[in-house]
Amino acid sequence: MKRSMKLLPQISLSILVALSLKPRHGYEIMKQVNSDSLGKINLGPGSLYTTIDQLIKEELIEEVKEVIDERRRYYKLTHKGWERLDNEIEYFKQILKLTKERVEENYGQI
Amino acid sequence: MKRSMKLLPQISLSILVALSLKPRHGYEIMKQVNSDSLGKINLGPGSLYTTIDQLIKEELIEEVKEVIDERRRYYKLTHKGWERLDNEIEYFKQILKLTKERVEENYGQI
DNA sequence: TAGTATATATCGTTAAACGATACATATCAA
DNA sequence: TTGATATGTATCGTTTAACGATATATACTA
Repeated sequence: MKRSMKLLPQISLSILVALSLKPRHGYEIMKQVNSDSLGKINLGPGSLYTTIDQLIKEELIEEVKEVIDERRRYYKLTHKGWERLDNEIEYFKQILKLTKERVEENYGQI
Repeated sequence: MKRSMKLLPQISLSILVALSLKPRHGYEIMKQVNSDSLGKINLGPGSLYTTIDQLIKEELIEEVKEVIDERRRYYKLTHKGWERLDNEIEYFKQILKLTKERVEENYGQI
């Protein structure tokens, strides 16, 4: 995984996070993202299904072959997806490292 | 700061991070973002100046009044900007909390 | 003096994100 | 039993974000 890889869009990342605990179907992803993000992302079907299609195209997630429920389509991370999520998390750590002290120092004193 | 506030776009967030250490002018922000992001964001003038304008409109950053250099325009975080950055960092912490163990568990074993 | 770095700015296009709508089934309470 | 709410997938159209290219000008340096 090259370090210079472009950042995933926020919705894509949030879906990878939601699938990192366990395979989920679309509607479950939607609810999970909304709670995982502390309410900061309001994922509706419009973004959900178009982003799922993109992630499948990029081979970061795949549909679970075994049919668990007729009405539901389950998705899980691919190896490439785990790799990408790991890489993305590096960026999150970097931002926290850069801002942690500064925000504590400055916030509220201006 | 309400917790349900929408996520900042990635470029906007990266500019707030770059300005969290000290006031910077446009070109300096551009270079700083590119290194802060571990090369994941390649911020060019197209995104830079349109996003700076947006952030000023939203009152998250402001131009430094004192002229430091004729050719350069310096920007700094407003109180609202610090507040917003702090709020955004909460989301980053949340994502790390959610994924930390699972990525370590799963990555490489699939 | 030609090339690279600094510095700001805009244009046009692609890509991301969102809201609305649609449709169907299931559950649950009045 | 019917109306409301939740579940589930899907698409359309629009807005916003992001990007690449280009422009212009000065400064530095090989």
